[in-house]
Amino acid sequence: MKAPRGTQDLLPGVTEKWQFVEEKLMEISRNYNYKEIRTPIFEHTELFQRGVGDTTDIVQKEMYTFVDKGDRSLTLRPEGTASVVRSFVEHKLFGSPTQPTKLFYIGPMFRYERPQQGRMRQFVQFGVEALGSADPAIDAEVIGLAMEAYQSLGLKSLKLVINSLGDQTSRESHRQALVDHFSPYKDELCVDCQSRLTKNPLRILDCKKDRDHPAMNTAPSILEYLNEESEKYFIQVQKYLESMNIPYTVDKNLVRGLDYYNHTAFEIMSDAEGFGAITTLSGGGRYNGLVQDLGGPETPGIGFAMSIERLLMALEKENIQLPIKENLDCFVIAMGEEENLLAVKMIKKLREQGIQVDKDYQMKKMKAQFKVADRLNSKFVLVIGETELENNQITIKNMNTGDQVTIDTEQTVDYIKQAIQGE
RNA sequence: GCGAUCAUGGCGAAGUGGUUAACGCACCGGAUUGUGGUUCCGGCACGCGUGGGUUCGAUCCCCACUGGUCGCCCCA
Repeated sequence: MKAPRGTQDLLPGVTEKWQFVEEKLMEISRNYNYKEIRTPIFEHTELFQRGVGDTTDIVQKEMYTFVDKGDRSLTLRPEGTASVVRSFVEHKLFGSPTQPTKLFYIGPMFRYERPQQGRMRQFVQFGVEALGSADPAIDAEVIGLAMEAYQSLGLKSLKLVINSLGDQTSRESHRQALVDHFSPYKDELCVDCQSRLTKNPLRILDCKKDRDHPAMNTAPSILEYLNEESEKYFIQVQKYLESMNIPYTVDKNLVRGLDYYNHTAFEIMSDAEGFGAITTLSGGGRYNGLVQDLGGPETPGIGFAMSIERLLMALEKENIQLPIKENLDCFVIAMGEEENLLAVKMIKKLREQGIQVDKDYQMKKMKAQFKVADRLNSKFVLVIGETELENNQITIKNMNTGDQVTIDTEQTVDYIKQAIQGE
């Protein structure tokens, strides 16, 4: 048996990295005053159809959808925002006296795709949503949080790209302009773009196939169609970013794949060597109509999501070592039955003091047990043999220096405690 | 969904249509009695992704399936 395609087991040796990264992300979230929310891993299919959008690739071809025994159509969540907003509406979090509602989540997402490096069918996203504020400063806060998350782990090769998709009015006039612009060339565009022309002309700008088509360069930019309010908003966001000293570039062709975005859209990419085709580390944006679409009151919102897999990939590409403790405080070696009884008692006492202790359970000989202690990178080895038992003593060997002392059993815990603290 | 490529022990990796499937790492045991990281000696795949087929005979040939990797699409 193998794990299903596009899924992976995280084994000891890498789970430590995940724990470290996840703890870091939670710590940063706390500093920014975002609270954790945990929503179900599956939702009614309709939530994503309405929330993410029927025309998106995610809904059209990437959802893990199934019918349960009660004939309900359910879907393994392909992203986090729709669920968070659903929960926000369902529990009327908009009624809370403290607004905006600042939430973060971390958990598995599912998309049916061809797997490759940095793209799994089950993957983990950390994301943040700020609901209830239309202040451009919060756009900058959310972007800043994402950037800080990467930087705090030591990443350097980062590229922040932002754009504005404008508000509803701006988008509509731009949409019309795009249709007018591309229609004469319809037959020259790829099949996908031909259908995008009617469904979602904005996405044509994103097309890799038609990238070199002459009409591409002259296509109307959304930035030219931003109404006064949208443009002002976008400029404000940039001012805040500059004030926070966060470098960015504006890419007028940045179009996000989900329907709910408007105004601010952004992506963070990695410049690191050898990253392959997939370089987007995280993406997000503003979604002012979404809460209402999902049955809530008119509420602005902004958020982003990042893939932990890709974050870890980026760390590897930049050769960043996470400070993970890879040793054991103490390994206890006991020789006979009586000795083992004493060993077990000592181990319990040591562990109660928060000391990390292990012993052999394979009936190995002393020599082999020392090898194990060495492999576990144990700082100390306690030897309880015949002689020690007789004298009510324990031999303690410092594995780094090779020094060895024999002391009374009663003093052992204190001795180890001090030795470890004194490091 | 499309294209390319690959699939040998815990890991890395050679190899051939036919008696014992290299090698390296790891692991296990030993080099005199209770002490590690070095060295030396020895051990370690009735098995070559799964299922069919061709053949006197296949790990090496053919087909299907499954999975990995890379690219396209798209994204996180």
